[in-house]
Amino acid sequence: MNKEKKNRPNPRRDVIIAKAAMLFRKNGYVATSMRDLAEEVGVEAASLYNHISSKSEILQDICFRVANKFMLNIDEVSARPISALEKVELILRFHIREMINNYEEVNVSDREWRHLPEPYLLNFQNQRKIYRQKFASLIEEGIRSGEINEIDAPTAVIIMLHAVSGIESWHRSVKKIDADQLEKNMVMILIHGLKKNS
Amino acid sequence: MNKEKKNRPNPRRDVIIAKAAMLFRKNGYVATSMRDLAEEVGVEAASLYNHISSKSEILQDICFRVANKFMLNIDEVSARPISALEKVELILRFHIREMINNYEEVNVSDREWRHLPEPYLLNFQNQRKIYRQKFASLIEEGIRSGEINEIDAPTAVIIMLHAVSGIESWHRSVKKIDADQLEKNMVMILIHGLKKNS
DNA sequence: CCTACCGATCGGTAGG
DNA sequence: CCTACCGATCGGTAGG
Repeated sequence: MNKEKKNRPNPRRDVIIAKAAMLFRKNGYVATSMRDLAEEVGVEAASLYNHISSKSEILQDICFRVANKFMLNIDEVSARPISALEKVELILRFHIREMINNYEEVNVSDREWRHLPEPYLLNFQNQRKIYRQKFASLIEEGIRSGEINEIDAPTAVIIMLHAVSGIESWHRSVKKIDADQLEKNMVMILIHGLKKNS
Repeated sequence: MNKEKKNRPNPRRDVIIAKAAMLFRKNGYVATSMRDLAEEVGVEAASLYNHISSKSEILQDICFRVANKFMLNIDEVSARPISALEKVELILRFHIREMINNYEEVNVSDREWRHLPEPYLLNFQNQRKIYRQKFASLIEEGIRSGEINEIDAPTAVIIMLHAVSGIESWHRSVKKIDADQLEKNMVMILIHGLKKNS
């Protein structure tokens, strides 16, 4: 008897969550019904409940998987023997690549977390806060060492995180430039600014 | 007999739309019911329909008022006898101030436009596209004149617009820095970049 | 995995 | 501006 449902691989469940992420991103969590999702998966709505226990459980799965991935990355990058500015740039690049390669789930996590039920909402908001504080600390370290301009670190964090979330517009549109070019441009603008140094 | 309902001042209607903007921003358009809105206004749900014809009409009002304001601004700024980089900076500052002073409606317009019914959705998306093209043209002008780094202009537009939308996080949090400081910091980071010129 | 169904809530209308 | 109400749809369950 398997007690740990969560750790057992369940391909059907993964399909449901992947389809849900796609619908949640496109139409929003609230506007997506379990019947919409069932149709996408190819079953009746009632059958979904053999694999998931509620609609909000799907949202929890998506939001926390994304949050954990980013948290692991910032800790891994922070531990490296490189300068603070290099760390900030690496984290920025990680955000850009995740937004491109995993954009359904990352966008859902970014935009739909407000609909998490308690106590998950509070938990998610806390993780978010901790992540931003870690990011801000790296920027402050860079300011102290003279690599980074003397700006308000929390404001810089907000700009970095939200600028990257704009990639959704790029992903949906006709991609005139490729992913590598996009990453290069974003890093250029955010790290070096718009203005040319004369 | 007044045929033009739209142009007649209607303070009650304005209150309804302001309360709706606040609820739509906080909980999302779909998750806000007409009963929630009625309670906020202090009437029964049915009474709202004496002032508005549908829930989606409220969303239309908010989205297009915001879109028109930004469009007017970019045209006004573009016509000025100043450099392209100065124009870009002025537009950026306008976005920041609107996000701070009018943040309920601007945020609703930014995040909930997807729920506009056709043909308004298509109309809104077109206006959005035109706005971004105008913005991108100014950046390209700045690149040609040598004021702005050689980056992909549409990518720069996406970064500018989305970075500013992050102000919502600032607005909701304990405001450790004031609005002027926030504007100064955002312009610094986006125009001059994170990296200090050594 | 399905059929059949539940109570709750939705946007909106009729009529006064 | 209200009471009373409509059909549609929601998330979810029972039972097989």
